Order: sequence, then C-alpha cells, then structure tokens
Amino acid sequence: MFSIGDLSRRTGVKVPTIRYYEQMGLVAAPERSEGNQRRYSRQELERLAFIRHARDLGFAVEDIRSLIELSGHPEQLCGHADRIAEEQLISVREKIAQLKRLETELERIATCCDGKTVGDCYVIRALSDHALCADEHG
Amino acid sequence: MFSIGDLSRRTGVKVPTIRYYEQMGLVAAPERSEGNQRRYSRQELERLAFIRHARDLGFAVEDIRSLIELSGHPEQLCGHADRIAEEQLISVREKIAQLKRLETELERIATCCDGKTVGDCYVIRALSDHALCADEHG
DNA sequence: GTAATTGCTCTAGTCACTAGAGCTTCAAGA
DNA sequence: TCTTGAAGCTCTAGTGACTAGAGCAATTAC
Repeated sequence: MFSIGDLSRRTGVKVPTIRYYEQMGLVAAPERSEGNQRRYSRQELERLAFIRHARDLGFAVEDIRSLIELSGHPEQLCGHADRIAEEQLISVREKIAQLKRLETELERIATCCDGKTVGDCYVIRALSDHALCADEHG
Repeated sequence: MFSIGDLSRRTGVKVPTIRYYEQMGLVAAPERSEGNQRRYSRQELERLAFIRHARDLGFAVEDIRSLIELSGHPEQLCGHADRIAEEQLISVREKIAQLKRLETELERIATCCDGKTVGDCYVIRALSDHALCADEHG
C-alpha cells in the first residue's frame, strides 16, 4: 500500500495533481486508512504512470480518459486508440511547423539589433511593422 | 475613427479579446461615441497590430507590456527589448526540441499498431509500459 | 421606420493544474 | 509513551489568455 506521497515520488506526478485526477475521474478514489488518508495499490500506481506518460506525450485529459476506457475493453478493435495517437502526432507536427516559422522570424528580429537606443531598435520596429516580416506567420 | 468591429477585422484580433486587452491595460481605453461605443484612432489600430504580431510570435502578455513601455521611451538603450526577444527565441527552440522528441515516440507508437484488438494494441501497451520507450522524454 | 447587426457590461467557463488556509494523521526518535 | 515535524486532509481561489452567454442598447442599411 502506498501513500499519496509514495505514489507521487514513484510516478513524478505531484500530490495535488493526483487528487485533481481523482476529482476528474481519471483515477478511481482509492481505499482510505483509518485516519482517512488515501492508500493505493500497485494497480493504481500503474494507472497513474500510464496517465503521466500520456500527459508527457501531450495527450489531453479527455484523450487519456478515452484511452483508459479502451484499455478496460481489450476485446475491442484498437482503431480508436490508434486514431487518438495519430491525431496527436498530427497535432505535434503542426505545432513543430508553426514554431519553426516563429523561430525563423525571431532569429531575424533578435540578431539584427545594434544595441543602440529603442528608437532604432530592430526588435521594436519589427514588431511595429509587419511588412518587415520575411514571410507570413501566425 | 474605427468601431471595435472595424479594429477586429483589420487586426485579426477578436472583439472580446480587444476588450480583454483594454481591461488588462495593454491598450488604452479609447474615446466613446455618444451612445457609449468605443471609437479608435489609427494610433490604436497600430498598437493593436503590434500586440497581435507579438502574440503570434508567442510573446507573453507581460513581455508585450514591457515592449510597449520601452517603445514609449525611444531614448533608452534597447538591450532590454533585445533580451526579451532572445529569451523568446530560446524558449521557442526548447519547445521545438521537446516536440521533436515527442514526435519520434508518437511515430513509433502510432505506426506499430496492427489493427487488431485493444488487448494487443501497441498504443495502449506503449503508454502502459514506459520501458517500451526508445529514449527518455518528458 | 424597422429589422438586422453590432455594441455594451457583467458573470462564469475553459484547461490543467497550482497555491494557500486551517486543520488532522502518521511515523520516528527520546 | 510522548512529542514533534512531516505529510495528509478538504475547501476555496488563482493562473494565463482568452471564450461564451445573458440581457440589454446603439447603430446602420434598406
């Protein structure tokens, strides 16, 4: 049996976050000690590790809820789980592409400044005048 | 003189967001019509375009507040503005690196599924068992 | 003149937590 | 056994950057 602090240390999920996940129904309400403290089994540790891993990969809490529900029905076809993962991959790729465009422009903005006064500052001018942008972004 | 809707169309910032920026002190409260509707000048249009541009580049509202304040003091040295832009560039690069690690793992997860039942599903197994991960992430 | 659109204020909701107050329980050492 | 300090409990409210909706008033186009 693990206390909530044990669980936190083993999974890397902060204590208040574990309680938040319980409130949201992502993890079941566990047994309690005589003094009303949460006591977790290994099964609950594993579920929390699953959630942590999925959150690290950027899955939304709602997606995780679906994945957990699916994992409870091992006889079903896995197309749904597969689709959630693929959508997440697409979304990650879009974010990368967007951030790369921002990187390009920020490089231009942040490296052109000659260290003089704000009146000549390329950072400020570039932000004021969209026409200075090399290509479209945002 | 522009109405809030004109401003919204010209800058691409949504109407409630313009009012929110006013509340946050990013744009000044403008003149009002006889019927208490906001009426903006070209100067305010330009400031909002500045804000929009900076938000597109991922600057936080607090950073934008600093940049606006700096742009009102053109005699100062621009080192501060420069540093804000450079920090933003560093943060964007970190996000890109992190997302690329996620992309790699998601590719592995999302493409190995053989379309059978959830019991054999690689997506679910990969999320359950961190040891299946090729390298560290998160 | 009237109807549709746009605008107003205000409150509350989003997401995924995080922080704090004020209390109780637990575990380890004396 | 007692005590002390860490860890736990519940509850409320705050974060950032908006977004949605209610219930009105003003403006604009026909």
